[in-house]
Amino acid sequence: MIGHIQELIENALEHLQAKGEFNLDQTPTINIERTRSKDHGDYASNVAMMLAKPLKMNPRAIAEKIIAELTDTSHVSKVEIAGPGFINFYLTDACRLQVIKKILKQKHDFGNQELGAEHKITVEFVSANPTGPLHVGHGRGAAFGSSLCNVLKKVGYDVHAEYYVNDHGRQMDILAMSVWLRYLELCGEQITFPVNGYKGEYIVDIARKVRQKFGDDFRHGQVEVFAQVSPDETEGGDKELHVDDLVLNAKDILGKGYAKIFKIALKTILTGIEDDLEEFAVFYDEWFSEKSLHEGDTIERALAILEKGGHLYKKDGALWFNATHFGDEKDRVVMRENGLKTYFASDVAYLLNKFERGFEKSVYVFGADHHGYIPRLKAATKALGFDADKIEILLVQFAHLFKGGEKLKMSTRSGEFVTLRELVDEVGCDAARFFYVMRSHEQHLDFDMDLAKSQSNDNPVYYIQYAHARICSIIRKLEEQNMTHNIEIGHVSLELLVEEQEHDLIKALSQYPEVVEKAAVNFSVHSIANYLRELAQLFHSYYNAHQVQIDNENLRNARLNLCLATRYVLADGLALLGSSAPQEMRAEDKPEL
RNA sequence: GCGCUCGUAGCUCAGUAGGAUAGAGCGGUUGCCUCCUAAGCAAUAGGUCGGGGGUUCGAUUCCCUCCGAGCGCGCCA
Repeated sequence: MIGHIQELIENALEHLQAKGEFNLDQTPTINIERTRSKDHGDYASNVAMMLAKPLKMNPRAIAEKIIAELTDTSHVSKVEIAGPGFINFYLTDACRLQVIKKILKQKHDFGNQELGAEHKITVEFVSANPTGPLHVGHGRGAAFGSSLCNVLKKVGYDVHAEYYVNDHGRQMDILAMSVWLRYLELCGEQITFPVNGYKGEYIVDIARKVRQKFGDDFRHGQVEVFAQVSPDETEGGDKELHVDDLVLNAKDILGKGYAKIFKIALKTILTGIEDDLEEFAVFYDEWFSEKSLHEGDTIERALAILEKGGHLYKKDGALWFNATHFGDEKDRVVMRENGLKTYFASDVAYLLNKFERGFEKSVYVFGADHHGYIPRLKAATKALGFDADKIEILLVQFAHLFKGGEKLKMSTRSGEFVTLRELVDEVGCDAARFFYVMRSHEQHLDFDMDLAKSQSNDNPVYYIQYAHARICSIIRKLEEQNMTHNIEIGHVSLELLVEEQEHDLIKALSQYPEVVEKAAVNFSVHSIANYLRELAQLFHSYYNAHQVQIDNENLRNARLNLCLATRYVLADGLALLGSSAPQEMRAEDKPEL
């Protein structure tokens, strides 16, 4: 529709230009937008104001000339000049009502678009280190990333959701070592647990698993385990050195056994993460192992490309990437003096891998604390010879958790955190998903656990689901009234929908494709949530103002068509956000306050 | 210190590729269940869009500056 009006104005301008009334060097971009207030019609253009300066004419006079030249006005019932020079367009009723037929025909495909043109796009999100269960801090990235994938699919992208598994490196070693120490405690050894070890209860669970499977196979005396280990922080030493020494000892003492413990720890935690995410309606196409980059030749090849481009140099025994050349604030080490590749080297390799797999675009969803990574990843992209626009890095601001009025601190290491699973169990997946994405991802989010748990009916998701359930209920109960729903009768009777609430609802429905497109282009998933709330609000108003189950067959079927169309859009929007659309909501399910 | 992000109603937040009278929820006040689910509806109060300057026909939106908040600045992962 916007395109149609755009065309009308373009033609008018051409005519005026040809007649010599206007003398423009170039045709301006014509801006058509939805009006905010219905007093201003359905669509408006500011083109007259834009032309005021180059034409040196009064905007209202320009608008008059343009309107006089509008030709095909079959879809437009009224055009008027308003305010400083806006041209407002009013659509005909027939045109407006069309959307109901369209939705009932397309159903859940309504709003689908070809914007993405089936381009391959990857979205990487969460990618938390597999050193413990996901906590509520990870929830926002999970909810946002997952919903973003849904939205991008809806507009036609071939979306590939990925979780980058950091199954390589020091943190994983500390994890395996922590499990072993807990295992030794279970065997009856006296162990002083390191300050910097992983302390969560889940570590003991894994240790128990190891013991079940291997019995006392990995049991060694306390003296041997702590031999030659530098003192921990509690004894005036360095906690980092202390754990590193313990890891070295573990590897020495256990030999092949070390890999077995490592494997059980990784697998247990990763499976747990997968289960938690599944419970949260978050699904991945690929769990990408960092270790696979080390085991293959991707890192070497990535570094070779940088080397060939002259972007690597040696300094102080380490190998550096010349990131400042590409706009980063400092150069980055890719290989340390001790010969170990840095985490950043893996990142570059993973980036290369994504390009090699043919992705048109790579989207990264990062926590806000990772914003420092943007320049270096962009730098690496350019140095690898790709366009920096091919990667899109989205920062999700922190969700601050409040419990009992206190701000909670999250620490995986100390084991003090609320897990995502606990949240989902208490609040429910629908509410949790919605709560996380109802605010812009760029905005800090205050997540009040008490509110979410104890008064979850305040959550707008219930409001939207209720609108959906009400529609289902209307349709379900038709039979009790000896009534039927005939879509064809409804279609030919649509012009009977003359109530203000019906107009408003129809208008909102017609906006859905635009809302989806905007959400995809701007990565603003939350605008879907806002839209759904507005749509639900319009429906609830309508529901209270007018009866659907009425004797007048034509009007009844027209209204049922409108209700059904609303139902499809509500259900589809909720699905994009990862929430369900229940057929009914019972009062007795309402949480006690 | 340098850098990134943010500042809109009592609270939590929408809105801004510059547009017409800045919106919603919660909280406050007042009404509505012999009628398709009251997890609902209707009405009402509440604002110097952090302060100041600039660009423009027009700025909450863009630029500068100041104030305030969060985060980041390792041969860690």
